[in-house]
Amino acid sequence: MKTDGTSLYLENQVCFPLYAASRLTTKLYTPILKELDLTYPQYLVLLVLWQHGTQTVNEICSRLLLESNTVTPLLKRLEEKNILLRKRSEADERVVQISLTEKGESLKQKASTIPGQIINSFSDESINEQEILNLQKTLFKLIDIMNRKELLEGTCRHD
Amino acid sequence: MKTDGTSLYLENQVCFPLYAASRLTTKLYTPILKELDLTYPQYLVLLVLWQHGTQTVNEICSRLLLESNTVTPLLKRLEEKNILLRKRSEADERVVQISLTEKGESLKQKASTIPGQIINSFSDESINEQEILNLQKTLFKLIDIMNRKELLEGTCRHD
DNA sequence: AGTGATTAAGTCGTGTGCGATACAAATATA
DNA sequence: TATATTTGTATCGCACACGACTTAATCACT
Repeated sequence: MKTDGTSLYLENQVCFPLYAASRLTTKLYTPILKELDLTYPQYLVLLVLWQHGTQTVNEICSRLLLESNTVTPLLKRLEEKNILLRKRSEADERVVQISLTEKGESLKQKASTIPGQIINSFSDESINEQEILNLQKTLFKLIDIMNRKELLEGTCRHD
Repeated sequence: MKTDGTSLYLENQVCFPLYAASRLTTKLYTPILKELDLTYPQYLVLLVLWQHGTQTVNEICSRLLLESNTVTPLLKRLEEKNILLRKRSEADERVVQISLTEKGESLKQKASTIPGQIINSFSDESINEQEILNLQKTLFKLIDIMNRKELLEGTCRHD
């Protein structure tokens, strides 16, 4: 650990490049998603619905690591666009099942070119595929650690 | 590039782990920063002010890769907390110089333990320092690419 | 059956982020 | 020197994120 005065320098943080890279990446998606009339978080919701089919609000929250108070309004906006349906479960009235409409399903076709478009926008650049795969691997590792840490904090009482 | 149906799977995206890791990291800082009555973006503004001293709104924007419409209200909130001063330059009336108050300077002492606290919260975990350094390096590379791309887009006309 | 704890989803308030745009000051150009 | 363009900051509107809290439904346990 650094003991000089540089530990507070922006270049020495990990948090900052994560934060900046995330924002810039979202920005990269924005014009592409605009053609589908979607925001980036809305696109993520669709990814999990395309991949795993009808599921509860809670399952969507867990998969995206978002809180219900973020996801609920997001789902309402997608419902207004006729992309998905929200239906209370009969077995358990607390649960709301989210399912895709015809329109929501059909968007998958249009979205299928998006990963390619994103990759292509990097193809000329000085970053190779292995580097991206390593990045992805480390990020998932970090996410796993922080996510477990958060769950632990939540269950331990401090009074 | 994948031609099967898995290219839209959440696990195969790079954007998602970036987005999730960024949010979880911010969450990690939140309780620590709460003791200084700061939000995470406010902390970032202070980092660049501690590091580079008095500077313009524009310089802060460039360093954090944020737009002025994000930074302006952020600075106003910090001004209300008596952490910094906003003063129009006399040489160029468009420019606003941001300088730290006594209180803003003194916060640096209290903040000096933060990087250590964050690192310690990972110390038990299965992620080594080299991996973090590689992550940081790749992220800065990505940021550089996306940042340059954005600047280019901005200057080329498409009519 | 009754009751306290837990759970799923949602409401509310605050603080970002950013696209689109406004406005004034400075600069470039005719 | 008048006018067009650029630049620095800010305003506005919308969509997240999340902490703190609420509500209703279910569960656990007596």
